[in-house]
Amino acid sequence: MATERYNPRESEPRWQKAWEDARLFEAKDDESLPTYYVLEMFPYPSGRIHIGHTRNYTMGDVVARYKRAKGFNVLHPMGWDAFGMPAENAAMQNKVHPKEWTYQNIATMRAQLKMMGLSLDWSREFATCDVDYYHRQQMLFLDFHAKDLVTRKTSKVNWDPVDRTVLANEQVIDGRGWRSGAEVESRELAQWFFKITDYSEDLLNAIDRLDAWPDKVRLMQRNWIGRSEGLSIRWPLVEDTAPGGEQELEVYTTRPDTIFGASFMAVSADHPLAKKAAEKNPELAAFIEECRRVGTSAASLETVEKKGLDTGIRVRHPFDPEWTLPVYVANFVLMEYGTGAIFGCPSGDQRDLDFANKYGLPVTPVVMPEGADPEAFQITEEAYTDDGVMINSHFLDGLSNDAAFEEVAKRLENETLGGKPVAERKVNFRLRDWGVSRQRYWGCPIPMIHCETCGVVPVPKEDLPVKLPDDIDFEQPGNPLDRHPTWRHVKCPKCGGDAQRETDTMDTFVDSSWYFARFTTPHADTPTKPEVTNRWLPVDQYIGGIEHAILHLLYSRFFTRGMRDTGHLGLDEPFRGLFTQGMVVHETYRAKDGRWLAPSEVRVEGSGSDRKAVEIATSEEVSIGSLEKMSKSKKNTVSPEDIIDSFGADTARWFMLSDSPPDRDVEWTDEGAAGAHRFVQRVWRLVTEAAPAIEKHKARAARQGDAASISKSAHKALKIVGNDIERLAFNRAIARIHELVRDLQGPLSKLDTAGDETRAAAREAIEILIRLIAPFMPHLAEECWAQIGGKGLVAEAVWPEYDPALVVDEEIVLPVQINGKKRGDLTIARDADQAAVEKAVLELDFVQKALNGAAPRKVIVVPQRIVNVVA
RNA sequence: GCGGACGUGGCGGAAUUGGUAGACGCAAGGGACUUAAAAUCCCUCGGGCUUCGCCCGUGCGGGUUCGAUCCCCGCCGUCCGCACCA
Repeated sequence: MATERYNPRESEPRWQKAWEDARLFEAKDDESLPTYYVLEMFPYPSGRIHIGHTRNYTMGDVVARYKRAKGFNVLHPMGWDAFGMPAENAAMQNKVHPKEWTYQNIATMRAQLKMMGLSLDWSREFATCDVDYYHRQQMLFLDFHAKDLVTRKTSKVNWDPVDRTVLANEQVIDGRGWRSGAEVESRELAQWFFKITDYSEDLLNAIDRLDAWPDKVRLMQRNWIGRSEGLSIRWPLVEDTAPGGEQELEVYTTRPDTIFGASFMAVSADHPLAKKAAEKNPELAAFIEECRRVGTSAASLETVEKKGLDTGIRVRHPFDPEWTLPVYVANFVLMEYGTGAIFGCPSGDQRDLDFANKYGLPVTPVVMPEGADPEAFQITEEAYTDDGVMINSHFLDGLSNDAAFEEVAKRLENETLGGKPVAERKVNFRLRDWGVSRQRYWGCPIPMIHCETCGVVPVPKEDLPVKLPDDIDFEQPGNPLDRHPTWRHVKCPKCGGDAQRETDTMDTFVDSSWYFARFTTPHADTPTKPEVTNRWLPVDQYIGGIEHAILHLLYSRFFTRGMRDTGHLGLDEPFRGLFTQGMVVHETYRAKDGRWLAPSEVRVEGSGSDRKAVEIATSEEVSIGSLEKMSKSKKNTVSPEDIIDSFGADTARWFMLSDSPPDRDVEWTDEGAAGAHRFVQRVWRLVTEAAPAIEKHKARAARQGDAASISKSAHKALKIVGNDIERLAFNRAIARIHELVRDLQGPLSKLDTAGDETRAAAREAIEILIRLIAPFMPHLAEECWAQIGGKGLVAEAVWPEYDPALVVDEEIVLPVQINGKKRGDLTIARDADQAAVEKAVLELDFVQKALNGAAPRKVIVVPQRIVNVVA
């Protein structure tokens, strides 16, 4: 019988419409069902859906469809991270309004996503640039402000001279703006900050409880927060060397144990003491100026020479007033960390040692490895930074460095200088407050007003939203809101006098820091409704790229705490499970003249070492380059539409999840896609050819005879595939489905002559197979389901339960080893006890031959696993 | 520099965290069907040898163990994160 090939182009839109008409994927209000919230990081509407997006969303969709089948009330929403620079760049380049550009892109991309057959709840869709959304974000901002989680401070900021905006530290990569790639300058500006550092300790400690997050991400967050325990020590200045009014220098150290190894002090060029000393010292002033320039414009700091200049100021050692040390200004000391000043212990820190050697400062070893000879132990070129025993340190000698830390802390805490303790234990964090001010148009306006008499006044909530004006011009660089003729001029809400709006807008990371909460109540007048929001949150499974391991996730964790403390929701952590998926990569092709070529422009011939690529247009050979993330610049892209056009969405979904583990990159190859399509057709053929023989039969598992092997294959696959999906091991699930299809192929081809029992078992097996492929290839599953006369839609069918009796065999095959090497098998009843197994093994021919009449030294039986005979 | 991950056939990768190494897929080779092609189906596919069997083999060198891809020690290599953090 000739079967028609499965035609995805005809089939897929039909099923998409059927699902939509039945509104199957809208999360239900039903409170009796257990909830499951699966979310993929929402896309920026750049113009087109990228193949990488589709892999990400397919993973989420497999989980969503599986969980729905398992009886959960699933929330699987989609939206748009729609504010940001590209819209403004497009406005400047193409004279199109950012709003228009953005919403057009959204329309295009929504249509592309719908072709993928994703089970999304589109009724909850929003874009962060919707007034409706940023209105609520402004409410949150005001609440955070009232709760003292927002502050305005003047600070040194990273200024991107090309984009003309301020960047967060996290947005500066190797000294360059993350978007523009321009070298970042340093400027002093008044900025709005979220006080994320209020939660430093909690954000750090809670990482321990995020056990469904990848270890890698947890570690990255820990390092980013960067907690260190140390001592803040105040060193008195030698009176006649100190600039007017200055009396002490406070330094932070994590190594107070090395205090007797101190040989100099170093302060940042921005340190007040340095500034003061420079007033009467032109050489120092020049040096400080030089440090600033280097500190802000150097692309790679590692190439910068460590430099310092003696200020002439001297400090007294806390344990010996007669001992004075010089104070340097050094270009490697950061004002932003600790107190902006350090004491240098050359023997215990490589950088300090280099500095001491350069400026001829003393080097006294104070920690040596245990067992070394204190008389002979010397430090010349290499510092000793490990743990060890104290030497040359007076009362600390002989102690471990940990004990010495404690001893120094204890003594200095109890001594006073100017009525205050000399030292204080202090925990320091690397984490900085989150500067959110951006001098851009296309972002959420910060709802604040500057009044000359009242200062900074929040916009009253009833006056929200502060809407972006539509009539703007992009003729000049900088912030169009600043130049708008009327928008910024308002009356002060407090005194009624003339006042000015804040023209900064918020960092777009703010938008994405709470969207997952908004999806729970997308149409509410308030940002959330705690009674609803708390039912859905935390997100059970969040899926996205590793590039967001720090920023987005940390900000979202902060926002969740902020929203908790302002009464918008009742939990600490937004994402219970996190999964970071790999990218879709493709070979790159480059012509001799350096042009990148798209895969569609080349023809690849041969295989192995003979493999070569030829440019179709010119017939010239081109070089085949490394696998790279698909990008416009290297032209190694494959468009989702082209794939859907030639193979259908199911094939694309199936291929992207097979082979490579989901957290690793997958290489897109035409052969691989064709292979996936072959499998689609194979399933279709298997089902349609068996359909007539099983049409009139009711599904029923068989336990005896040949038919039982069909049922066993199906139930074993059912069990394993379910487990694999739970663990997001999609590649393994797919391998198991391949095996099931292979196992069913033989028996199902002989159904014409089979009895009722076999046909019933075959029907059950096919129903199971269709259910197993449904999360991955939902359209094909529906088409197959219809083919065997299934009721309703697979998308609303319940995931079947496997029968435990069918997934175990009565007889098992145990590998038998002799001295650890496999020499054969033993087939024995599953419930045979250890003694029976041992007896049977010793009777095996090859075992007797190996033993040669002697008794074995030992027989190790690992139940259900293996037997090892030690001869 | 600091921190982390990884290293398995021609390729992507399996191996229930100490129990048959190479599942499944891709590529390749051979065969069947066909006038032919496509499609489909079957077989082979880590290396070596004296090939019904044996030896070697999970980056390299050691170790622990009845047994090691998995644990320990020491190297080599690749990738990622942070990076003047006191």
